Amino acid sequence: MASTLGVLEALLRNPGAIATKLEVKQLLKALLKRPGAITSASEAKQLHAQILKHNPSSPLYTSTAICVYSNFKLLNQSLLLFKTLQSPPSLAYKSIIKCYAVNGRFVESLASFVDMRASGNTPDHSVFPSVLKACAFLLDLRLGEAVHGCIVFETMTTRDIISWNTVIAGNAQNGLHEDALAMVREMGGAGLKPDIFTLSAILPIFAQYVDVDKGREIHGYVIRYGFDKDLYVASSLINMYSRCARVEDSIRVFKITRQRDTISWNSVIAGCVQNGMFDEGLRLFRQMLKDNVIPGSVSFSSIMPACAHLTTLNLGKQLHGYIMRCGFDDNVFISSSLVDMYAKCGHIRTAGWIFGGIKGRDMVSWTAMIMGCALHGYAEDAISLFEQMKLEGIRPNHVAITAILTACSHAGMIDEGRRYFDRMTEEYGIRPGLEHYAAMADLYSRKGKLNDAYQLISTMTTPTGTIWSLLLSACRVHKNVDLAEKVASKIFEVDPENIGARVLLSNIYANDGRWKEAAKVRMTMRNMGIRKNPACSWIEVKNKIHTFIADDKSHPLHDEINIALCELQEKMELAGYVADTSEVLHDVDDEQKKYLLYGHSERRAIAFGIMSTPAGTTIRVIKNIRICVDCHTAIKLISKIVGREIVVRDNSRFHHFRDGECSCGEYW
DNA sequence: GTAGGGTTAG
Repeated sequence: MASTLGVLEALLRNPGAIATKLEVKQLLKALLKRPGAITSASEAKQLHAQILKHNPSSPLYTSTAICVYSNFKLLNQSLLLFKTLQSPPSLAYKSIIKCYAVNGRFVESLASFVDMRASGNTPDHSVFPSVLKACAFLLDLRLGEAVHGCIVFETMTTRDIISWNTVIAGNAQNGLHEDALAMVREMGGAGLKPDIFTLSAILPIFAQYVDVDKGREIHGYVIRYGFDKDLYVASSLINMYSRCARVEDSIRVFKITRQRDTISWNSVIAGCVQNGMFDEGLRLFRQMLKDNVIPGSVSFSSIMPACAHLTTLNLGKQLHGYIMRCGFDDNVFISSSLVDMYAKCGHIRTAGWIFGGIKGRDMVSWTAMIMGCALHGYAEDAISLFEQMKLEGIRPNHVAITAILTACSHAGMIDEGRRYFDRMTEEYGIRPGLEHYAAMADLYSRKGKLNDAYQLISTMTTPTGTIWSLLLSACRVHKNVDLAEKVASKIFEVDPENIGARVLLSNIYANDGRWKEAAKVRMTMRNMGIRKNPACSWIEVKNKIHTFIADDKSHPLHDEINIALCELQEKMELAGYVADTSEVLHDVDDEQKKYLLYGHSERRAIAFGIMSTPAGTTIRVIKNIRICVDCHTAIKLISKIVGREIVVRDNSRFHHFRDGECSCGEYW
C-alpha cells in the first residue's frame, strides 16, 4: 500500500504520465483508504480531474474528493460535488458536515447532520466534535442533547475493539486526551487489549504532553506484543521520542524498523531537524531519496528549516525547485518554511514575494515574514504586517509578539516596543514570557539604555544567563565597565560555564586598557578548560562554501585576497576612511592594530567574493559573531567603491550595505 | 469492517 501511494503521489505530480485506466482505478482505490495522502489544494484539484476523467459517476470516488477538499476547507468545491450525489454515502456527509463547521456555517452543518441521520447513515466520532461545536455556537441545547444521546447510543451498541478504537481516536484527535486515555483503561477493564490502532491513536498524546515515561511504557508493551513491525506504531514512537528530545531513541526505532515508508522517514527527519541536528536531518533526507522513497509535501516542510538554520541557500533553492515541480508550492506549511528559509538566507525580497502569494496565510506564515523583516531591520514593514494580520482576524500568539518586539529592537524603536510589551496581556491575553523580556532587554540594551535594561531584568523572578548576557554585550558596545562587572557576576551565579560572558568580560576589560584584569578572566577560562570558538565568516561561491577564520592564511588565494584588500584600503582612505582601532583588543601599537583589522574574517570573505564574482553581483557573507565597528564602517565604504550590495548576517541579524549606507541604521 | 502515523514561525 505504501508503494502504491508513492506511485499515486508521483502520478498526481505529473498527470501527463498516466498510463492506463486500470492503474488510475487502483490508485484511486488506494487513496480511498487514505484521503490524507493529498497534502495540497492543487493535488486535490488534480485528483478531482482524474476522477472526472475516469469515474465521473462513482459516488465513492466523488465522496473521496469531497473529503479531500474539505480537508483544505474548500467549501464551494466540496458543495459542488456533494450536490451531484443522489444518495450521499456516509463519507460524503461526514466531510460536508466538517467542512461547513470549519467555515463557521453552523446552521448548514447541523442541517446536514440531520439529513445524514434521516438518510439512515450512522454518524461516528469524526463528526461529533463539529456538530457539538455547532450546537454550542448556536446554543441549541436540545439538539446538543440529542447529539449527545446519539453518541452514547452509538458507543453503547457496538463495543468491540473497532468501535473502541474509533471512539478513542476521535477523542484523541479532538484534544480530549484525558477522555481518550480513560477509554483505553475502560476498554482494558472490559477485557479488550489495545492493538496497533489504539496505540497509534494514543502515542501522539504522550508526544504532546512530553511524557517520555508513559511513552516508554507503551513502547515496552509494543515490543511485548510484537507491534513494533507496524509502520504506524513505529512512526508514532519515532515522533514521541523526538518530541521528548530523545532523538537517539527515535533514530534507534527508525533503524530497527525494516519496512519504511515516506511517513516513517518524515518522522525521523523531522525529529532530527526539530532537535537541532540539521546535518543528520539532511543526511537522512538524501538517504531517503537514494532509497527511492518519494518525498511528500511533509518531507519538504520538515527539511526546509534545516536549510534555514544552516543558511544553505543553494540547497534551499534546489528544494524549492523540486517543490514547484511537485506542485507543492500552494501548501501553507511549505510556503511558510520557504519564507523563513529565504529570509534567514538573506533574500528578504524573495521571502516577501513568496509570502505575497500564499493563499490562506496562517499565524505561522505571518510570523515567519514578520520575523524575517525584523532580522533585516525592516521594523516599519514588520509593524505594518503585524497590524494587517490583526485586521485579517488572526490573533497574535506569543511567537508573533516576540517577532514584533524583535523588529522594534533591531530598529531602536523603544516607544513602539514598549507599547506592544505593556499592552500584550490586555490586548492579546498573553503574559510576557522569557522571550518577551529578552526582546525588551535587548531593545533597551541596543539603544544604550543600560539602566532601563537592568531594571527590567531585575523585575523578573528568575532571569537567565542568556538574558543578562544581552545586557553584558551592550555594556561592551557602550563601554560601561562597572555595570559589566555587576552583570557578569549575576551571570556566573546562574551559569558559571557561560563562555560567551567570560569572553565579553575579558574584552570589556581589554577595551578599557585593563589588560591585567582581561588576562585574569582568560586565565580563569583556561583553568576551567573552556575555549571560545574562533571568529569566522563564510561565503558561498559557485556552490562551494569558503570559510575564513580571523588571521588564518590557509585559503589558496590568501595572497591575492591580501592584495585586493590593500587596493581597497587605498580607495577607502581616499574616501575618508580612518581605521578605528579602539576595538582591537590586543596590547599592541596602533600600526599593528591597523594590520590586525585587515585580518578580520568578514573583510577577507568580502574581498574574496568581489574577486570571484561578476561585477554587480550581490555579496552575501555570514559571520558567527557580531561585526566590529571598524568593519561596519569599512564595508559601507566598500559597497560604494565597488558598486555592490553586500549582505552580512552576523549572529543576530542582517546588514544590507548599499551605496555607502547600511540598513541597520547603526543599531546592531 | 477502525479513512491510523509524519509538517511550517521561536
